[in-house]
Amino acid sequence: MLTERQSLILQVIVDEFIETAQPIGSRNIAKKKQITYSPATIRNDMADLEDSGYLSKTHSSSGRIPSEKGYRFYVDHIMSPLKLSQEEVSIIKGQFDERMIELEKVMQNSAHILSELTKYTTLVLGPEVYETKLKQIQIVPINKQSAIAILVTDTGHVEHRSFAIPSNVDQSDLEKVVNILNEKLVGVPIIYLDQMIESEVVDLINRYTSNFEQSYRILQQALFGSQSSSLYVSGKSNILMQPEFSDIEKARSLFNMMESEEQIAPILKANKQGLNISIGHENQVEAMNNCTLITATYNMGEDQVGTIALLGPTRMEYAKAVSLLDLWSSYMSQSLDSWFNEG
Amino acid sequence: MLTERQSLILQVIVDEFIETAQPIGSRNIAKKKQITYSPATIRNDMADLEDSGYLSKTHSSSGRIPSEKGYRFYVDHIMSPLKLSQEEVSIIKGQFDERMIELEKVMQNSAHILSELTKYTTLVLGPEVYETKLKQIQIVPINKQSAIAILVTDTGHVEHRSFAIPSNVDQSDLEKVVNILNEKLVGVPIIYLDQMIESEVVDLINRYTSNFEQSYRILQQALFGSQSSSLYVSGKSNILMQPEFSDIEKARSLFNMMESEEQIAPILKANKQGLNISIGHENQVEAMNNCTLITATYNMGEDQVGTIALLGPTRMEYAKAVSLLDLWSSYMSQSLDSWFNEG
DNA sequence: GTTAGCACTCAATCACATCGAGTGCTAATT
DNA sequence: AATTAGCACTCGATGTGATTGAGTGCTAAC
Repeated sequence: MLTERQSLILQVIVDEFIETAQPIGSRNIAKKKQITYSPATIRNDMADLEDSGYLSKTHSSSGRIPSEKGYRFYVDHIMSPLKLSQEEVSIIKGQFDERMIELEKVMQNSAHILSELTKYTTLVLGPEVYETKLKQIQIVPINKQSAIAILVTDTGHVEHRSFAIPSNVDQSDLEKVVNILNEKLVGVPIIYLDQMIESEVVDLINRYTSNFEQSYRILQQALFGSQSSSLYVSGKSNILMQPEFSDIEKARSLFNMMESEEQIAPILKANKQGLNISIGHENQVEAMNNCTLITATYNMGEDQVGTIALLGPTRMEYAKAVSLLDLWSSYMSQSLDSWFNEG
Repeated sequence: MLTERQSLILQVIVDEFIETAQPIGSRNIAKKKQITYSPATIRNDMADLEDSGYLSKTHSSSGRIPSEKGYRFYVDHIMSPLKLSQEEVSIIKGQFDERMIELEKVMQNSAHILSELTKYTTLVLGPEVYETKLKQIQIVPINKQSAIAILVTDTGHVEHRSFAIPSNVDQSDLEKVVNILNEKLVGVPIIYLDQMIESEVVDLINRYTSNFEQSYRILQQALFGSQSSSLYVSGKSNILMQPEFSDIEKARSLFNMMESEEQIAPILKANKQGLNISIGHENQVEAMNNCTLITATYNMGEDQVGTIALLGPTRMEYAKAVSLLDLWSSYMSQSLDSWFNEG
C-alpha cells in the first residue's frame, strides 16, 4: 500500500499531468504548497511509485507521468468530486426544465451540451426500443407497390420502415391487420410484441382477412426487423484537440471506431449500473487503449434504461467528468420518472 | 493562351501531383514517355507557366506544384473523363437495382458508397421536404399533455415533431383538425401547404371545431416549423488520410464546419444545375480554402431536386470524381423518374 | 526553337556540441 | 531512521555547420 506521502505525490503528479500533459519532475513537485518535502525525498518516493507501477518515465532522465495503474489508484482512492460551477450546473439543469416530450431530442441536446462542457466526446445510448411500450402502429401507402410502417412508442420515439407490397395483398388486408394489431397491442412492451402476436393476434387476423400470411409477415418484418438503435454522439472532433492524438494515425483509428454504431453500442451496454471508469487498456477495443471511457447509467424507477459516456484521453479531467455525469444522470432519471408517472 | 506543349506539361504535373502530393521537377517530367523534350525546354515552359500563374514553387529551387489556376485550367481544358472500372460501375448501379422505397435510405447508402470509392467525404442533400407532396398527416397522443405529429410525404419521407397540448384543447378537436387536413391536403406540395390551409381549410375547420385557434396553430407550428433538412454525410474521417491535412489545425476547422448542417446545406444548395467544381479559394468558406468541392445535381423530370458532392483536397482525382458523380446522378435521376411515374 | 552545360539555391539530413531539466546514489544532517 | 544536500550522470531538445541532391535559371552552343 502507499504511504500518505506517496499518495500525496501521486495526486500532485496526476493533477499536474492532467493539466499540462508534460512529465513532472521532483523539483516542480517540491514547489507546490501542499508539499513540505525536499526534491530528494520526493525522488525517493517517486522511484518507489515507479517500482510498484504507479508511475513511468518517458526516458531515463525525464520526469514522471502517471501509468494506467496510477490513474486507477487516483480514481479509486485519491480523487474527490469536483464542485461544479454555478454555470455548469444551470446549463445541465436547464436542459431538463422544459417539459420533456421527445426523448430523442433530450438525448441529442445532452450529448451536445456535455461535449461542450468537457471538450471530450459524448456518447448517449437511449433506452432500447424494445424496452418501451407500443403506442400506435400506422401504415401509410406510398404507391401501389410500397408503403411505410410507422411505429410510435410511449417515449415519443417514432420508428419507420418501408416495405414492398406483394401484388396479391390488398391494401384493405393491410388495414385490417393494422387495426387488429392496434386494438390488441397498444401498451405492450415492444420486447413482448412478437410473443404477444403469436399467442393472441394470429387467430384473430386469420379470421378476418384472407391473406393473412403475406400481410402479417410483411408487417412483422417491417416493424421488428433490425431495430434502429438510439446512439447519439457529439463532439467527435474534440478528439483532435487533445495532444495525445496529434499522431494522426491514432486519431484515425478512433474515428473509424466511432463511425460504426455496431462497435460502440455493445461497449456502452456492457457497463454495469452506476458509474464506470475504464482506463486505457482496461478497454477491450484496441483503438481505445489510450483513452478513458467513463460511463454512467440512468434509470426509470428501478430499471436501468440507458447509458451516457464520455470518451477522452487517459489524461482526463476525472473529477469534473464524473461530477458532470453524476449530475446529468440524476436529472435524467428524475425527468424520466415524472414523465412516466404523469403520462 | 497556353501552347500545346505547355498544356501537356501542365497535364503531366497535375496528374503526377495528384498521385504523389510531391513537387515535380523538369527531369522527372522529361522521363515520361508522352514527353519528347529535354529538361531544359521543359524548364523554360515551366517558368512561363509559373509567370502566368498556373504553377508555383514551394521554395526557390523546388519542383513545381499546380496552383488553383492550374487546376482550373486542367479541369476546364485538359482533363478527359475517366473510364470507370467495371466494378465501380456495378457497385453504383447495384445501389439502384432494388426497388427504391425510402429515398432516405438510398441517399444514405449512396453517401457511404461514394465515400468508399473515392476516399473523399461525400455529402448528399436530399429533396427539400417542401418540394415533395403530402401523403398523410397523423397525430399520436403520447400522454395527456403531449402528442407527436407525423407527416409522410410521397417520397417516403417521415417527418415527426412533438408538441404540448394546451389544457383547453380537447383531443377530439385535434382529431377533427387532422381529418380535415388529410381530406383537403393530401397530394398538395409541402411548399403550398401554408397558403392552401389559409385559403381552403380554415373556414372548414372553424365550422366543425370549437377550439380552432389552438388546435390549428399548434399543429401548424409542429408540422411546418423548422423543416429538418436531409443532409447525409459519409466518410468524414477520410479527410484525416490526406497528407494536406496532417496539419491538425486544418483538419479541425474542416471537421467543425462539417459538424454544422447549417453551414453546409446552403453551400450545396448554391450550386447550379449540373456539375460544379469549386477549387480552393473559389470556395467562400475559409475552412475549405484548400479543398475542392465537386457538386452534381440530380433531377426529377425537369426539376432539380437535390445535390450530391465530394469534398477532398484541391489535389483531387478530378477525372474519377467527376465520372463517379455523373454516373450516380444519372442513375439517381432515372430512378426518381420511374419512382414517380409508377407510383 | 531546342538543348547542353553550369553555377546557384535550398530543404533535408547528419554529426557534433551545448544546455538544462531531470534522475539515482551517497554521505551528511536532523 | 528519516530526510536532505550534493554531485555525477542521462538524455531529449536545441542550435550550428557541413554535406547532399533535386531542383532551378541562365547562357551559349546546336
